[in-house]
Amino acid sequence: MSSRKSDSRERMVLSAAALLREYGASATSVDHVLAHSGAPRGSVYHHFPGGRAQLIDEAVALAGDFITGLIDAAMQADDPVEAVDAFFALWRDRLVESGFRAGCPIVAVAVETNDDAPQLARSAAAVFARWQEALAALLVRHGLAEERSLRLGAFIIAAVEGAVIMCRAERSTAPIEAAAAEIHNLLIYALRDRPGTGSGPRPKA
Amino acid sequence: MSSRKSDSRERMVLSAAALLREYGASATSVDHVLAHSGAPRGSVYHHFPGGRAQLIDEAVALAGDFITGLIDAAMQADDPVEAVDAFFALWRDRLVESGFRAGCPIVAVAVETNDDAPQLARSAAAVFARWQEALAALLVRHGLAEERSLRLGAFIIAAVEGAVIMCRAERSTAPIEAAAAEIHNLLIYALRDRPGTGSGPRPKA
DNA sequence: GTCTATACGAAGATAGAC
DNA sequence: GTCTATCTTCGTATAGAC
Repeated sequence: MSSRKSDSRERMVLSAAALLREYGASATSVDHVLAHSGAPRGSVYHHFPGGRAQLIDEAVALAGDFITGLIDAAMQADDPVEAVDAFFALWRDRLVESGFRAGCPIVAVAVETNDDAPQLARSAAAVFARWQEALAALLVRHGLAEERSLRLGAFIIAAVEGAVIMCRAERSTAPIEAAAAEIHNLLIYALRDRPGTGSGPRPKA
Repeated sequence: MSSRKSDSRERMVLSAAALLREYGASATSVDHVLAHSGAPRGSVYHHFPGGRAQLIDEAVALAGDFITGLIDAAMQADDPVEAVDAFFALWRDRLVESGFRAGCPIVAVAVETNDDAPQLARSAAAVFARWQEALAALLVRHGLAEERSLRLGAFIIAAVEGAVIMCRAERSTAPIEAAAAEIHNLLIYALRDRPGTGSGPRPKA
C-alpha cells in the first residue's frame, strides 16, 4: 500500500468504549482516551475530524454491535426462556467481573447526552432498537404475536438497563437477579398462554 | 432572630435537582445552578462547605424524598395493580410534559458518578432502596410474601428507570408503555397465584 | 501520521473586602 | 451573607513543523 495503516484509530475507539462502560460519557475525554489507548495525541483530529463527538459516536456503534453479537449468540438456545436467562446472566457476569464498575456504554451516552449533541441520542436509540428486534425475533419464532414480542423486547431491555444501574449503585447483584427471575416468570406465562399450546413449565417461586 | 435567613440555599438545591433531571449530573455545574436559581455566587461555599458534591448530594436527597412522596400517594389506591399503573403513568407524564427532556435525577447521578465521589452512589442507592420498600409494602399488604414483594419492588423500579432512559433517547413513550403493560400483566399473575385467593382479573392482551 | 506548542473556555475552589 | 477577583486544573480544538 502507499501508506502503512496504523491501528491508533481502532485502539482509540475501543478505549472510548471501555471508558464509557466504566466511567460514563463525560469522563470519556480525549485525554483519557489517549492515555488509555496509548495513541499519539497528534493524530486525534486526523482520524476523527468530527472531534470528540465523532469518537464517542463510533464507540457507541462499536459497543452496540458487540453486544448485539452477544444477544444473537444467546438467542440461539432452543428454549426462549433459557435464552433470555442467558442474556441476563451476561450482564450479571459483566458487573461481577468488573467489581460493579462496568455499566452499559449506551446508557451512559443516552443519559449524559444533552441537546447540543442530538446525534448521540439517535445513535443510542438505534442500538436499543436493534437489541429489541433481536429479542422480539426470538419470541416470534416461538409463537408470540409480533406486537407482543416487540413489547417484551423493549421491556426486557428496560429491565436489564435499569437493573444494571441499580446494581452499580448498591454494589450488589440483587436487582439484576430480581429482574431476571421476574422476567423468567413472565415469559413462562406469556408462552404458556400463546394459542395452540398446552401448559408449559411452572414459574419459579 | 440574630440574622435574617435567606432562601438562596433552598433555591440552589431545588435548581440542582431540576438540572439533574433535564441535563444530567455533569452538566449540573455550580455556575448553572447559580444561573438557574439566581442565587449569589459569593455564598456558595458558605452554604455548601462541601462544595459541588454536597450540593448534588442534597439535591439527590430532596428529589428522592419528593418522588417517594409521589409513590406513597400512588400506593393509596385500593387495587395494587392500579397503584403500580399510576406509578408508571406518573413517569410517562413527566416525560411527555417535558418534551422528553426530564429523566430521573437519581439515575443521572448513579450513572455519572465515579470512584472519586462514592458518597453519591450511596445516596442514590439509598433512594432506590426507599422506593423499593414503598412498593414492596403495598404488595405485602395485598398478600404477597415479603421476599417476593421486595423482588418485585426492585424489578418495577428497574423497569421504570430503564424505560425512562429509552423513552428519552428515542423521544417516544413506547418503552414505558410497554413496561407498564407487562408489569401490569405480571402483577395480575402474581396476585392471582397468591395463597387463599380465587382467580382475579384477566391479564391485558 | 505524528510531533510540540498553544489558544481558549469552563469548571471547582479560595481569598479577602464589605 | 454576599461581593469581586483570582488560582488552578482540565478539556476541546487548532497551528505549523517534521
